[in-house]
Amino acid sequence: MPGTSLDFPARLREAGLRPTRQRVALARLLFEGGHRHVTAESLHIEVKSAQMPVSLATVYNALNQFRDAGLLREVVVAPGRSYFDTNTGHHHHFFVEPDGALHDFPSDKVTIAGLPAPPKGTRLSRVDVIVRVRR
Amino acid sequence: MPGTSLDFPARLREAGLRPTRQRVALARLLFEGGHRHVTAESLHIEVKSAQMPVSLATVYNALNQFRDAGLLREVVVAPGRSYFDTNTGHHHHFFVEPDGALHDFPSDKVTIAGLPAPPKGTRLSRVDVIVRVRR
DNA sequence: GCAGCATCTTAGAACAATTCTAAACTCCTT
DNA sequence: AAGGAGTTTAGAATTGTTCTAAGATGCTGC
Ligand SMILES: [Mn+2]
Ligand SMILES: [Mn+2]
Ligand SMILES: [Zn+2]
Ligand SMILES: [Zn+2]
Repeated sequence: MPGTSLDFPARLREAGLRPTRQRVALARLLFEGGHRHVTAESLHIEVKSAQMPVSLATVYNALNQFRDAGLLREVVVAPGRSYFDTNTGHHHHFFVEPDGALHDFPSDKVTIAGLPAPPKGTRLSRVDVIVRVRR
Repeated sequence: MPGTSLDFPARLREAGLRPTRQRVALARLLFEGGHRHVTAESLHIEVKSAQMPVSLATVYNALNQFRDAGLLREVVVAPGRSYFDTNTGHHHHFFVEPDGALHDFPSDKVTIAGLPAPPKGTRLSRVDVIVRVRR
């Protein structure tokens, strides 16, 4: 299982990022449990309430760098709020409208047939399915 | 064809909105041609360069009211930017990544099979499919 | 081990998108 | 026409995010 080790300094180095104290702390919070969906704000609160305080700017920097390195993926579901997803595999999302909660579901049971060809001069990059639900 | 009349004051009244000069001007720009995807900013520029200047706050108010009244739908594709869509029927979107262009495609040829049941205590609200493409 | 240097973190300012405030105005009813 | 609720507006405020530039820190080569 590549990319699943708990040696966070090593994983960061492999991603081309220096394993600083702050990045290691954030990586631990993000990757040592199951998959998660976080916002910069929620992760900042979380890391503050742990031993290691990290500035909000660093949380934003790290999330953007982790995403650029392929360790995270960004999910856009609501205006004015970015979610970062530790599950980088193929999957889709339930979005619970009032509270803003995101739930994964695997894409391998979902069949999307009949998609039209991409517009002239463009290549397919990703298909996002967001199932919006309400209470 | 209901909702397709060019009598904008009447359509606004039917939606429970007073047909003010500003709202009528915006409705004209939005609904008298084919379907459109606008941002508040783009619509504001457009209405300014026409005869009738409308403040940006009013553009935001009108877009939100039109959406709440079901005349528009809001599409979230990119962080920090809301698109408003005059096509309120069932359809999905191509999103061209670098330039931010949105293209409709009808949902009636697309089959989505195998969607899991909504999480406990929630009802399905809408399924959004965003096909991200790049040049 | 330590110097040297690039990289990184940080507080705070800046920015971009959107909403709020409250005073002036306008549509509608009478 | 007058009255009043609803609307518009400029500008301030708020929110989410990025930038700046000064100090701190991790790495490499000695
Ligand atoms: Mn970003
Ligand atoms: Mn809104
Ligand atoms: Zn996910
Ligand atoms: Zn559309």
